[in-house]
Amino acid sequence: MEFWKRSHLCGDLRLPDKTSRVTLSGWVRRRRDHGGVIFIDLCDRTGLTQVVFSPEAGTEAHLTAQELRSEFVVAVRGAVRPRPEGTVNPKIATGEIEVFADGLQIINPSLPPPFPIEDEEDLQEEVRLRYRYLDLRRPAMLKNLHLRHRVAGRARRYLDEKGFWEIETPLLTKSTPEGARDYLVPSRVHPGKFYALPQSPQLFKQMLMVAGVDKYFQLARCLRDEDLRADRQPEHTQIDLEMSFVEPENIFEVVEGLVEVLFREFRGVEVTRPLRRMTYAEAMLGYGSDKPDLRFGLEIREVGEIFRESSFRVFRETLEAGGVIRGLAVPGGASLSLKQLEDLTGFCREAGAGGLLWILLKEGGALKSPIKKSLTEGELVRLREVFSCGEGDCLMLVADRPETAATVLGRLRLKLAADLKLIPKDRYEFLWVVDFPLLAYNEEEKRFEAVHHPFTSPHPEDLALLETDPARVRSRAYDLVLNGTELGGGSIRIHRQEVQQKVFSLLNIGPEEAQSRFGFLLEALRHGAPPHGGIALGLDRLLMLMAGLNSIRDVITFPKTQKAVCLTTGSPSEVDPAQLQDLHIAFVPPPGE
RNA sequence: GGGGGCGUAGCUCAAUUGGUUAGAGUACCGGACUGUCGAUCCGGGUGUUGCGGGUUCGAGUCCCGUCGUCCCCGCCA
Repeated sequence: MEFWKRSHLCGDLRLPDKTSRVTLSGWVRRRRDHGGVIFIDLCDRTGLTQVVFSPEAGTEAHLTAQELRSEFVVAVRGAVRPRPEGTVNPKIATGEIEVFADGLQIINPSLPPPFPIEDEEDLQEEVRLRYRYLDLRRPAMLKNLHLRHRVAGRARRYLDEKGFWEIETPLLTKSTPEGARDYLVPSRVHPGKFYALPQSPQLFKQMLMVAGVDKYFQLARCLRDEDLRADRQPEHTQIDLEMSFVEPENIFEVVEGLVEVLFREFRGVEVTRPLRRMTYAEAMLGYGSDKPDLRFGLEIREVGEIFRESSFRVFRETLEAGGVIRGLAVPGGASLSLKQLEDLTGFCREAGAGGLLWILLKEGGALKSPIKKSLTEGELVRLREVFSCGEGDCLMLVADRPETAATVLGRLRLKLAADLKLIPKDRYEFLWVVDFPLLAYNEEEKRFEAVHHPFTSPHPEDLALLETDPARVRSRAYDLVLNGTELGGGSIRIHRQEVQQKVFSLLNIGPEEAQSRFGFLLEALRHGAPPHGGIALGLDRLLMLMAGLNSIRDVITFPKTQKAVCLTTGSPSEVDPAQLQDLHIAFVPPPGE
């Protein structure tokens, strides 16, 4: 069927257009049938226009309009005219006009939608994902897609202007276990061999630096076969970049400029530069996290020194065993109930601590605390000093191993902020976390693991420690954090083959293994690799935060569920046995089936 | 792998201590209506209470198992 070509979009028309004739097409969002006169709201991605069908304008169109239902696709012809006195709708952009229709074409009818196509609907995500094309048709979702388009485009333009080349790297690549689980693709031509889908373009972009590309970027799809979260999908998109002959400062400069432009142009927010810097050690001590949320206080303090002489056995024994006493002050927390404090204590136990010690500083100087008897006046004075707190506040202390105290208080801090509603809206607190340790010891496997990845350069000042005390070696890795979310991470890479070998050996990757897995990289490093480094920013997380959302699924067109299923298409699914045969694959059911 | 929440009409939800024929709003269907914009008015319930088993005179409700979905821990170089 020949359909009428539209002359305008549904959100376009304004009062000055009143004399013109137009053709609009779109979806019938709502029909208001008054018998003699019928109104419809006609929608497309630009907005909504009211169309009026009256026998006076076109009897046939009016007759056909009676058949219209929600989400029919139609074309409408008519005159744009100002709305009659008193019927202007100030709630919509086109509210001063309407289209007085003399022609109507039903291009495609629609089944009744399973849910109304509007933003206010509070729907189960399962339903949204099953009919994702309808969910995406909602204005708020189309807005998210539009933001994504504009941010991606602006990032491209920004990086282009900074001299970066956009370069693609393979999707079918080599499996490099260590790190996340790979998605594997069997090779038909090479029985028993597999490609891996990339977890990141890491090694390719490093080789591009060896090639002399100098400045590379890519909006790279990255795949990891790990469990999902609200901010983690099996596939996500990174703004991935790499530069040659650079120090961390050069990377910071580029990235800060990028977020500055994006937040200014799309959020109207001025980012204060340079962004705050914090070492990993400071972050863990003060916030109990390597991605501190700086939108609120509740900073963690070390108070072991105050209790050096404490009569409280738990404090004394913890300190003697090399543990720490840390805590935070909750402003106004003295009004917390015993029940709330018990719940918080339970929360800390589940997080791994022995317990939570609280001290309520009541009005009039009174104390309430399970350790009231052990507390001296001198200790209290110093606690008030350290936490700058006083009457009406509550102190919460944890005595434990340093790592445990950090993570428990870090989680407690986030919980308190959420429970007590201490997190301000529309605040964007960026920071760089720097000086990550290079290695972390894995107790279960009795070996070191790379904290960032195995290609991260050790801190130049700590090179000697590689031999003597690997655990204390800092790396030249950095994370960009926004509001407690890791937006991205990167590092200066190792560009010397012998340093790379050394790090491999610390990671328990022997020469043969290094050769078989990363031989191509080692070889590249020996062919004139320049000093280089880069970063990858999670585009989905960035958009989620820019749009004020709680899940990256809302900025991804067809996301997977927590079990990594696509409810729209039903993937993953079984395949034809012939396909498996082609790939030399046999299915072995898991035990018990 | 573990902990927690949810699962009743197309959608969002209700249903007393385990009690009779599982309701409401909305959507949908039929009718009326010439200025609505969440149109209104009249009429209509369209259901495998996720699935399987158990307890009971009787199960949406209790128990066991299972499936799905969401949040978190582990995991995510």
